[in-house]
Amino acid sequence: MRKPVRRRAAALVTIDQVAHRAGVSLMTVSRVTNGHECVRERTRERVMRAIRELNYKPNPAARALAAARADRIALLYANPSAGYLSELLLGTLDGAGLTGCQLVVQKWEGADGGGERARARARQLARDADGVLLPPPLCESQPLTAALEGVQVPCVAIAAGLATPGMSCVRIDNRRAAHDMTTHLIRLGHRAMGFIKGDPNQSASAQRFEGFRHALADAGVPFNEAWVAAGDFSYRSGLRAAEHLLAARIRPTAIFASNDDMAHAVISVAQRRRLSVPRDLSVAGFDDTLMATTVFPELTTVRQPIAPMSQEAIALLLEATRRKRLNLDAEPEDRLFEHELIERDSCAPPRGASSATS
Amino acid sequence: MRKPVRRRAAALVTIDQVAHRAGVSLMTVSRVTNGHECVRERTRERVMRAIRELNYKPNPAARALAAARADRIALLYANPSAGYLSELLLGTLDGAGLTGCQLVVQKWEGADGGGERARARARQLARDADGVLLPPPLCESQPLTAALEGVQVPCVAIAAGLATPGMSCVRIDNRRAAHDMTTHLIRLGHRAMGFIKGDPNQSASAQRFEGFRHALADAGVPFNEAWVAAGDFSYRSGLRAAEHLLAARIRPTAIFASNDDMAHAVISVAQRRRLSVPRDLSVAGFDDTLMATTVFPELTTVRQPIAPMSQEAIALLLEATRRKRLNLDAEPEDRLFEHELIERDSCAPPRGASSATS
DNA sequence: TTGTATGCGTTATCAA
DNA sequence: TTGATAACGCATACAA
Repeated sequence: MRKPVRRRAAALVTIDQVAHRAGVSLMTVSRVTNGHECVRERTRERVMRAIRELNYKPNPAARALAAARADRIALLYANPSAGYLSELLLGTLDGAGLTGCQLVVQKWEGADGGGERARARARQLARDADGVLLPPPLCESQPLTAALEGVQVPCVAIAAGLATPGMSCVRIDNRRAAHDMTTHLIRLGHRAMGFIKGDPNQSASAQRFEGFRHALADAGVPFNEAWVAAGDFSYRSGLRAAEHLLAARIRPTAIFASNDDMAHAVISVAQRRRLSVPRDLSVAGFDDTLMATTVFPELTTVRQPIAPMSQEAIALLLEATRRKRLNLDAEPEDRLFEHELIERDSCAPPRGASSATS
Repeated sequence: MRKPVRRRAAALVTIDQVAHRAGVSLMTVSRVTNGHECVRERTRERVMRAIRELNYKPNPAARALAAARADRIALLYANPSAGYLSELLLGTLDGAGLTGCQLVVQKWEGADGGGERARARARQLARDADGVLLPPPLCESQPLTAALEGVQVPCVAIAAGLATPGMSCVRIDNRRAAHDMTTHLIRLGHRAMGFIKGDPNQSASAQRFEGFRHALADAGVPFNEAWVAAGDFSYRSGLRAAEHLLAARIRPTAIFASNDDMAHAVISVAQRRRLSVPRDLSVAGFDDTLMATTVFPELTTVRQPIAPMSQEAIALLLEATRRKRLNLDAEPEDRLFEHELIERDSCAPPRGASSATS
């Protein structure tokens, strides 16, 4: 008889310890962490408490081995602004690392092609991954969501404008965020404020615009249709919009662009016209992507907490995955996160104005 | 006595099957896949053959569980052009998925701060990951590589210009790639060719410039110092460079920028000056990042096969990790990949020229 | 140099 | 509703 050899430093909390502490068998703990229904409520609570107290995290490797399947979640993207994509990638990568699940990233093209092609892709996707993360604009693509629905893959929309019916969603309050930024500009002393809208196909665009208008109204600042330009979130559209706004007979003293890419474009155009930012023109963006600190001057912008949002999205997805495996149906959740106003150097009081009103 | 219950469809090839086929014990197979030295050469070969024949892939989950550690490799980045970063992320994510290893992405700031801070970060990094992937410009940052060397973490440089001594490297032949692109432009009929250099701190910059000059010389096209502008790979620097080049008394008919960001800037400036790309000016980039197809017209550029390169880099890193664990020393490898010329719409024959010479 | 016997942390199966 | 136990596929310690 040889003596048993311990191979771990026993540093990690395992399921046995939780079971012991909760006074149940380890199988019961397993059932709880996997969301099985057939556990008495009181038992479940005891287990949950033990889990919290010990700060137990299931070991992903052991799970994958025993269950013969790793948690794989797919991140789809399309029309990527590189800045937004890398932000998203960074965030989801973090989240995936925390939960020990695999991230599969795929470009979704031809969502507009619709029909059979989309369904075929969706079937493939259902084989490749247990859940799908949908950033804009994909979360609002009817053919895609229909195809995904068809193959029964759990989805969660991330950073959408509105919650897509039947799909979980993780987002910020775009309307309020735009309201906050606009109010900030007004406080700086701006009265002549321009706005560049985002892609009209994304609900977030309308919300941001709404926030802008309401903030003006709330502050009693007149709204001027001539200072609103259309855009689609791309740098190029920002260029056009900026040309338009800066050619106005009376120039706005500040321009709030619906995302950082377009804000960047505004700065470019302004500089070409020998306008100094922020002395002659304040520029505000939205998203706080990498670019915000790459351009000069650095952008004042609205930060979406992409990393925490991604983590929540992944957690939601994993949860949905488990429930689906047990043939339970899941209620779509709608999680709202707090945005943050990031003040950098692209905004200042307008020329000749003595700063604040408030 | 209960009968054994099989829980898998037995679809996967396991180490036992390989062992059986090779006529050895499973331990020997394990030794081979982990690169232990103490396996007779003939035995190793037999095992390798069995592995190939069965197409055996070790199960990452089982590995991680048994060894109490997942393969974790860190990807460091700094000064990220968002386009390049997302390209890199996409590529390494693919590679990581294939090998079942975890990707940890971190921003490295204050590499220039040097000294103690860098060493502290490096120590932390050594705890977080078994290997580090170093894209430019980090692979050429002396303080960083020194700090990493200090904590004995295996590193591999990806897409560097030159192989850093003592470090494995995965790259393309920048000089030849630039030569090819320049030759392509010459074949289109261009004789007045501008060039925008990259960051002088990165060796790839000099190589690309060299390729440009040599291609001119090889084709007997005169080189004009006035048509060369400095840059640092950023969009902003590209803007300045383009202004400079397009203000020249005699304008170049084509501009070859050392990366896509700067090429994008050239297009912006050209359009602002009412020059049509490619009718009045051809513009070529380098890297084939996402942006290349986002701008209008789409960029003719040089493609670095980032995804395969990342995979190779990860493989190299994992190999080095294993060897290090066994206290074997690893020879640095230098892997060269083939670039590809991507012809899109930003280049055309110059005005009034009848296309080709060749 | 190679092989034997466990152990890793979890889930699936089956019985209570 | 809960529990006991056998996989899961591989690596480590130790023996041969």
